[in-house]
Amino acid sequence: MPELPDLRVYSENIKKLVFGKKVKETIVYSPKNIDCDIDTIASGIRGNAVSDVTAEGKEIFLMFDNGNSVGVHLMLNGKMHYITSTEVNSIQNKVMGITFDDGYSLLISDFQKFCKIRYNPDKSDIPDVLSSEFTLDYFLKKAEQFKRKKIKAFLLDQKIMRGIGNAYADEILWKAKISPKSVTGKIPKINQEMLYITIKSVLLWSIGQIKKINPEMISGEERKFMQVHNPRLKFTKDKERIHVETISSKRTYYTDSQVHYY
Amino acid sequence: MPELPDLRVYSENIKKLVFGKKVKETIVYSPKNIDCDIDTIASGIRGNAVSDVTAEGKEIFLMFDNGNSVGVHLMLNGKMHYITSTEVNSIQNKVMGITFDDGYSLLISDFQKFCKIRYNPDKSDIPDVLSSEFTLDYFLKKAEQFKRKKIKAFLLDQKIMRGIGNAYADEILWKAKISPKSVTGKIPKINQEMLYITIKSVLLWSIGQIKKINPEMISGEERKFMQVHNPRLKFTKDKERIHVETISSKRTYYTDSQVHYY
DNA sequence: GCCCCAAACAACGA
DNA sequence: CTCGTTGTTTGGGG
Repeated sequence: MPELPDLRVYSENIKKLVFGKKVKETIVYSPKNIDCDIDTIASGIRGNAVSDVTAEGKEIFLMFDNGNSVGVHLMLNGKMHYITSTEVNSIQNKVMGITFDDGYSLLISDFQKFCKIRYNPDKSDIPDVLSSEFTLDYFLKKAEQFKRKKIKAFLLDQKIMRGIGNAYADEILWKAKISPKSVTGKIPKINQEMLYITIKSVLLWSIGQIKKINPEMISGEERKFMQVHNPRLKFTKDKERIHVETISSKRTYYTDSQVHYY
Repeated sequence: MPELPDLRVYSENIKKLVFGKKVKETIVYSPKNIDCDIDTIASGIRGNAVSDVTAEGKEIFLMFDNGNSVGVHLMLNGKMHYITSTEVNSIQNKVMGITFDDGYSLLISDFQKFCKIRYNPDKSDIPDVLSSEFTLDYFLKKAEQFKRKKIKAFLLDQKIMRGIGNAYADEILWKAKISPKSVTGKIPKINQEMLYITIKSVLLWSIGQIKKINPEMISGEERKFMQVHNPRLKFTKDKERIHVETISSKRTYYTDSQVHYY
């Protein structure tokens, strides 16, 4: 549910909450959501202080000062909580909790148990769309390589670039005036370049919006400001009718102002 | 171009022409169309008499009395010729020629060079649709296994059953009153059984038609008698309009009397 | 009209 | 709204 901009805000806020604090205890409630033994992760971070909290792609990373790290992918319905130990008891569907030396816990819950926690995950070599490795060159090269893919599927493919989810794909393509059904290779280079810029600008602008609306958020999602991928809207601010359709197997919102290249 | 019924007639006719004759010489003009060394095949059959000529799936097989065999798949445009050695010179795009002790040659030509010749090919374990291994049981079991495939794609899949090509798939489905777009698993069992019978009957009937029209044929194709897959027809004999459309990536002829199960 | 491969797509489950 | 797996379809090339 949360997408890249939400996750960026989460990570900044969580960092403010737990930076420098030492891990007292780690409890794993749902071992199948973790890619290692309960003991491995628990003893691997116990007694160590949080040295950083970051977001990359659709994952949140907790770094510890002994060099170990934990990656959290919330999938569709995972949630993070920062709460006291008494509050922990009232949370349903717990997956894992890390309690710090001040008694507070960072808890992950997921009613579907789809979320994924990775201990000391390998660094991915696929660029996060807001990272400096995600260059225009890289984008154009991949657009050439996957020229027959529909542009929406292209943006969503986490093996090509990491971070864009279904909702922001629609926002980006609407802003770039490109139809989600367009065939990647048929989009003129100038519009591909525009699209590249639009990816970064839409996401950065959205991070700003979220911080304004919900500065403390570490859970849920904030989408009031979305301009097309928004079930509450029938028209854009320019009075264009918003269409809803399944494209590339995903619920897609778009307007007729978006050019269909094919 | 030729499909199973044509190939059956070819093989019978070729058998009449070459049975018992000894191979004098084999010339390979296009080595890339053969799955072994020129020498292997040439020396493997030299001096040996033809003991049988058969057709199975879309391939023709020449058997020799030392146990060796040659399989010929004509693909789209391969042709067979039975001619004198002086006539051989005038044939274009030769692939391979076998000259017998009476001076006649069985020649294979192909202007696209797509045809495939296999020396001592492994026996396939996928049943030819006219063989006794192609039982109703087998057909129904495969229909269950591939229940999501479109029925036309199912009939054409040479990994499931061997022999049906694009034209006869249309004839069979029309006769069985099943739309080519139908999803295999959605076709009621009774109609699946009907279809199984129809496969055999349409092909056997067509073999009879071809023999009547062109009793000597060892090349080309005979399709005058086709009732739907026939570009010369706009209507079937029952005055039903014939539609043409690409289905399962193939040019498909069908009518509205064919029920669409989905 | 043929077959193969690779890529894209759809359905399902976790 | 997410990802991985599996099976099916599609498109290009020989």
